[in-house]
Amino acid sequence: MHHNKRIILHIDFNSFFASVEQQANPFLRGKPIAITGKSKRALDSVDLPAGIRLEVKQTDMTRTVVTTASKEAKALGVKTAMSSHEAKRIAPELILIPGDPRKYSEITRRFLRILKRYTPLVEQFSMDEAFADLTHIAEDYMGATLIAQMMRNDIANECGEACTVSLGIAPNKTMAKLACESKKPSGLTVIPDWHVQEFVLQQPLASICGIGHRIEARLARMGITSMRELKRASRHELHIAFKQYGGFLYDVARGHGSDTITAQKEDPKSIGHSYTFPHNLIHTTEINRHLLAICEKVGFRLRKKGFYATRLNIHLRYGNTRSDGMSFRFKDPLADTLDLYKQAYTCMEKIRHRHEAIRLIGLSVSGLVKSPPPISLWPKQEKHYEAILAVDALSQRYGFGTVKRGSTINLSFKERVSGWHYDHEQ
DNA sequence: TCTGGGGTCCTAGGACCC
DNA sequence: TCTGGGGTCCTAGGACCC
Repeated sequence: MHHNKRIILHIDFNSFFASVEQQANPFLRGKPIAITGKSKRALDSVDLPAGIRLEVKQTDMTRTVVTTASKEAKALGVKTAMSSHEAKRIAPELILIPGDPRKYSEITRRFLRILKRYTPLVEQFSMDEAFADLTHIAEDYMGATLIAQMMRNDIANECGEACTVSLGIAPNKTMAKLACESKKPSGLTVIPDWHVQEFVLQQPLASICGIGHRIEARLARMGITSMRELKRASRHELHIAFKQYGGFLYDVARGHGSDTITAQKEDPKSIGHSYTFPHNLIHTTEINRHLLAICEKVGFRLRKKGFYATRLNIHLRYGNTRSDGMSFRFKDPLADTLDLYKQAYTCMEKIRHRHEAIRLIGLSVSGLVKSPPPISLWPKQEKHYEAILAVDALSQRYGFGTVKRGSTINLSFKERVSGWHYDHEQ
């Protein structure tokens, strides 16, 4: 521990996606709305170009869940992760809206830009959460409070009145987040260093970011159900039970935690996409088409970020919720959709239980490297890469899914995997 | 009709090398 | 013939977060 206690701010939007939608569409303000995953029509509805609003039909909501509920929806009992059907059942007047990631990214961009006007020491924690180190720009906790309030005003001005935030100020990240969570929505909670040890003892274990259901249950089996009880456990005891994580738990009970702000955005470690089918799939042809569409998505995002993958992970979930996965590493870095597909297909064939209906396919790539594009030996391959880049450019401009492969529209995958098809549905 | 989708980090065991 | 120990890479799987 160092002598100079830091002053860390945590800032978090209230009902982020829902607030952004309410800001964008005045009709939705003051109404119970819930943002869901994308609507599930068929393969060809994946990621509509930005600006196209899908009409929401009940049948579109199969197997989607609520990702964010507006405060009006929360008041009716709608919660995050609830299935859309369940949400609609308990709150019939609920308005369901498919998420629009582009809209949210834009607000995230503005949000971070605002914070960085005050200090470069800003760490993005998720789309709608960030930490900032105010030690050097605030004299003390009073000064930090004023800065936090100024940030809140800026956010309302530049992101929209509907975009309200909660704030927490404490000596480290874990405690700042705890402070922020302790009063929502729109709170501003300060836990100065001289109060943090006392404060944390009054909080439930599960309120700590890092203590989930499993850890809570394991602690309970050890007879630890409160922060006071956790504080009585020795470092050694916790290390035996939780390995590395034991140290974190020991520190938390004393109000300690990391106060290091990682301002530079790190390269992603993995890129993935998974899709739950509206109805379980049993036919190989259909499964393969979807696998290709997923590879297309992952490949596009991989190329957009300028990476090549050296590891692939595939995950299947069956109708009975059993699941199966495998991952493996390959020597030559890949970014091409069809290369990914070849690997993923081989992999899937190895693990797939034929004659068992599939509920979800997930694919992720990791071992990301920034190697240069492979040098093609054949003019045909060069043409192929040109085609990929051209299609990526269209996807970038008009939205993913603007151009699709013939096989991912309605043709059987055989023989047609490399054909491009221009889709005029929009 | 019944729990999505995007990530990160850690651990454990086996293979393999020195 | 018998039996260490350390290190690293690989894969599987589990925990957490939003």
